[in-house]
Amino acid sequence: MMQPVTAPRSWKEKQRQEREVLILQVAEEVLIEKGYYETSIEEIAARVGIAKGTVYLHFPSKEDLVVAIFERIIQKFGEGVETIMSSPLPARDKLEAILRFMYGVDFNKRMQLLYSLMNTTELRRIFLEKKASTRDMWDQLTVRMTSLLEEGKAAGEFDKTLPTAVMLSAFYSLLSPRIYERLIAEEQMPVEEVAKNLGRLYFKGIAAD
Amino acid sequence: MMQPVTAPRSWKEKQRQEREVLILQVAEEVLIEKGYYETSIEEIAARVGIAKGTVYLHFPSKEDLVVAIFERIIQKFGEGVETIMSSPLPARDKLEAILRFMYGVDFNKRMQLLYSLMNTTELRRIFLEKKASTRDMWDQLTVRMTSLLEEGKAAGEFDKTLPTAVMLSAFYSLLSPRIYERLIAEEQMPVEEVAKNLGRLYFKGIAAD
Amino acid sequence: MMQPVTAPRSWKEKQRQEREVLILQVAEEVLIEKGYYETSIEEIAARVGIAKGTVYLHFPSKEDLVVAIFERIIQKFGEGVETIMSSPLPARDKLEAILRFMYGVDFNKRMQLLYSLMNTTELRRIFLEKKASTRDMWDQLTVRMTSLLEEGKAAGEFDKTLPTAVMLSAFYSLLSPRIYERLIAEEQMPVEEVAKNLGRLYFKGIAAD
Amino acid sequence: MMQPVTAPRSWKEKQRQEREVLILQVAEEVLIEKGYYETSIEEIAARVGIAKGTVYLHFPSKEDLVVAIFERIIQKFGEGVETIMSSPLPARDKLEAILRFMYGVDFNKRMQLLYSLMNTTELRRIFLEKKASTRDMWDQLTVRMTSLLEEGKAAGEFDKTLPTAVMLSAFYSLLSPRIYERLIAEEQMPVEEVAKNLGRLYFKGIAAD
DNA sequence: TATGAATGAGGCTTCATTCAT
DNA sequence: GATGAATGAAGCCTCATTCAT
Repeated sequence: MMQPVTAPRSWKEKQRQEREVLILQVAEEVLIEKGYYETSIEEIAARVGIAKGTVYLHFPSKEDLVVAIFERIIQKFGEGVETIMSSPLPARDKLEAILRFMYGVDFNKRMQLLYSLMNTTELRRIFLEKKASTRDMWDQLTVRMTSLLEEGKAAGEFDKTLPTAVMLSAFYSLLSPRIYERLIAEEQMPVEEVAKNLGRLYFKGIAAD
Repeated sequence: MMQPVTAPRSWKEKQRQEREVLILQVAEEVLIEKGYYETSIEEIAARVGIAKGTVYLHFPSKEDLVVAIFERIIQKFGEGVETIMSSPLPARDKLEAILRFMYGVDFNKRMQLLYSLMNTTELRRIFLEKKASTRDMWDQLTVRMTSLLEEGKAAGEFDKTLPTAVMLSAFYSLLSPRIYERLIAEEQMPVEEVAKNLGRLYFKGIAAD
Repeated sequence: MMQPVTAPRSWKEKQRQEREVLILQVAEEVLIEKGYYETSIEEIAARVGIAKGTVYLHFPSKEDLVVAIFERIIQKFGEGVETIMSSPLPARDKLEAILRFMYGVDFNKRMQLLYSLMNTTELRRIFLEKKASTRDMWDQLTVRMTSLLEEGKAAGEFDKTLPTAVMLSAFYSLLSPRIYERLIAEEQMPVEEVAKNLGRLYFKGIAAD
Repeated sequence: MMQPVTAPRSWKEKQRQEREVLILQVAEEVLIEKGYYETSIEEIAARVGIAKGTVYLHFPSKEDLVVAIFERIIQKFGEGVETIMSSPLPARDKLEAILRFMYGVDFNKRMQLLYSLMNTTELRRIFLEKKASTRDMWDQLTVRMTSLLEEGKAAGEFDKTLPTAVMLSAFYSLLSPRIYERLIAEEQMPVEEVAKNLGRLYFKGIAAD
């Protein structure tokens, strides 16, 4: 008689879930625009069209709201990675697909947000210390990415002498907001162009030979 | 036995300069630890061992203090780059030296700070819009790095088909705090090891062949 | 039995208005007692019995609060003048009524405040430059008073050779806080006595003959 | 062997006196421009060309400095009144001369300052309560002006039914900064014109008939 | 449940005054 | 004396959070 965990029990419950998602979406936008400290609960509520207090019915604090957003992004990222990994492509192609996915429309913005949230001392502490779940999701992702890279090494695609951890960090660093800022916003280079060229550089850099 | 008129004045001036440098150092530390918004002038003053108001004798506002720190870091970075560039090494070796320099002791921390400051919406606006000097220093650095990369391309060292802007961005991204965080802080990998491996990956990635 | 949708809202709104008026009243008192710079938002809040932040729910800044008070006083003054002017009395009687009105209970205090606010460099700038509305209200009042004086001149009541602007300024000057201070506070002269005598002096001074 | 009290004992002392006068003059200017609270000791010192601390060698506090300025203005006013009173003119002519004197060049500014200082709650308290000397000078002036008005009444020049205190207050009020502001600054009316017309109004107002 | 008024801790900044040089 | 660096109290304002309606 188990109900799926996410299934709304009732119309009310459904309403509630929808509103929660709406809050998360709007909050994400505002955070991308303004950053954590410049974002006020007031503004999020106003943009959603609800009262400040209502936000607190869904998230007990600003921190919790941000953690939820963080988890949501990682979740989506994880799902993307999952899908790609279940394909029968060689490791390199998988990684390339992941890179394209991350630079895909409306995801690079999120990656940027994720970055800037992680670079906010206060929040990093929360993500890593207080909220075990966040940490877990992140670790899980790292595990997957790591095994993918090792898979590539085993298959002779990637350079075995390069520590996997370094390869992974370098991969992540390709998503740094600064790249987005410089190449896409300032230099007006098309997103796909950026992804393609960064991919070329990176894969050549980690190639076996 | 008359001393030059500037003698006493320059003693005071020297005191002043030293204190200013001290404030900058301490503020840098605190900013690295806590980030812009979690850092209060009060705390900086307390750590220096002076009163809040004294900080304002040197820097007219919190923003100005941060801008000064920002400029100081870029300045030092610029000087390092300058020294390296004036050597007769091939472009690749110069870049490698720059990478080692940036990962050198007590500089990676600063690069991290620089990154996180630039990722703070409020501050980026200030750096780029209000303070022309900051922007200038930054641009100048970019010009130099760009010409170095082009020099390498011209010498047949680097891949001519890779846009220089992408190569530069990728180079910068190697300094992302996340790399520092993961590899050095978490994985305990020695700094030189990190620099060496990132260098290998990067230079192989941009190599001509 | 349905109440109009606005019913609960207007109850809240009413509460809000009442509180706002209360803040204005208390702030007026404190300003009269202490002047602009010696008055703190903290003290106003404390006297009203609310928290500092609550004041800011009604007025976005100390300046705005004072502007609101200023406008409120001019408004009431304007209304009084309006009422008097719509009567069928000769100009002189109207002016006399206005003088009595201004020296009437709980209005002379306000005139004093108005004066001292206008004599505060910082505030005068705000009233005249920033807040067009304040300026407008003031100008409108001046227009009315001017036309009243000209009416008296035309009717042969007042001295045509005396510039209207001078007559008006002299009239206003009768309200100077110094008069209040000296005659009423120090010499204990009854307010009506003061108003009566100043009126006699003034009207004789501007009389036609 | 008595030295005149004001005679400088030495060159040093003379220097000191001169500097003190300079500070008073500059402070007066700044106060006229900006008002008490917007004027900082720093700015006064800077305009004089000395250090902040030096001001404190002459005046133990900001308040004392302002009191000194206040007294200096009243002193000069008193001297002017004195001179005029010792002439053999009828009371009305003396008063007229006093009015012209007060509206004379570089004195109306001071009268304005005096007014605005007196309208500053904090300062009025100081003038009247703490500094007996200030109060004395003021009272003395009032005594003189009062006796002049009574003299006029006795001579049949002025209206005996008008309380002298009212006449005096009205006279003072003619110097209100607002008049200066409106007629001279805004309406561009020449100072002498203003003085003349106000005088006409006032003297007609208090005339015996 | 939804609201939004109320709270108050906390941070930035100013400036009169002091005091070591 | 003269200086100006240092102090720190005090004030304005913001905003996450609470809670009565």
